[in-house]
Amino acid sequence: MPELPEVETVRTTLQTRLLGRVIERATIKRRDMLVVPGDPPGGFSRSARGAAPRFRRVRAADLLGGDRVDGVLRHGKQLAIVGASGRVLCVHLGMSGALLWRAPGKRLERADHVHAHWRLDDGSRLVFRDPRRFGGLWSFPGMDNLRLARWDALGPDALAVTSAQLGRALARSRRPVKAALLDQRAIAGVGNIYADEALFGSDIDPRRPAESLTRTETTRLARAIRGVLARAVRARGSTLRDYRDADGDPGAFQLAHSVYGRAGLPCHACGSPLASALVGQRTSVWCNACQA
DNA sequence: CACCACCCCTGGACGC
DNA sequence: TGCGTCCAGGGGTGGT
Repeated sequence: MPELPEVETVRTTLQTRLLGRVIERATIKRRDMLVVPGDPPGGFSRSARGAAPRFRRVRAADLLGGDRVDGVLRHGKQLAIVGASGRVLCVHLGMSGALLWRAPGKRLERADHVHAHWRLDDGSRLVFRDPRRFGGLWSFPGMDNLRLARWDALGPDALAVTSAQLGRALARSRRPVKAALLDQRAIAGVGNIYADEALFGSDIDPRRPAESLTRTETTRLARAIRGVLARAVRARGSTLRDYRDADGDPGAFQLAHSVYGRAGLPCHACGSPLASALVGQRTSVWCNACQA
């Protein structure tokens, strides 16, 4: 379940491995995991019934073949591998996706569910693996196109969200504040784990209508979001089951979770058993005594 | 527009 | 052991 801290850890590990490397060969194995310019609008539609969509043929350049890696960017939970040509490949890991880098000659632990792979000029390899296929790849001729098509629709990056930005994201919305935090158009990068952790850290009940938060509470919540995400980045993310960074290493922040996955267990702050219920269609855990 | 139910997909946990 | 069932989750879509 890669959220912002996990994706940021993948970004930094990828950056050290890929920066300046030339991609000698790029291979797509599952065409419906990639969207290239010229594909049907919106790309592959998983719920599409009837006639199969007609995909444009994939060229090596669509997957950065022949390009030199100039940098790896992130907004919210999405990555962009930027080529020296200007072309970018946007990567979304979904919930089980991984971008794994392998040193020359080293084999992948598991080679099933590999949807794309790349060979670099130092003999190393990059692999996109995603068993549940909730992730995907999007190719764009330039960063401007990526922004226009995808990133402009996202809210401000949660790692640096200000209280003013969060206030705007929560204003005039009666849905539960937890649901608003999960909405990537409102704020980008927060998922189920860090939403629960940030709400606990700011003593706010996840069921509260977003618009009911006072200015003080919004400030407290913004600080809690930045704080928990920064600490999670320092711990290299949370590994519950699948998540690994580009080097294949797990994170350690799951050891520091206050509420996520602890339903019924005593609150670390007051000792009363943590409550759990569906909020915004997601399992949520919170402390009824601490969070108002 | 805001909100919500539902769907996509696989593997792990659990019950029998 | 092996089978069935349920659940996890980010995000897109289509209905209200």
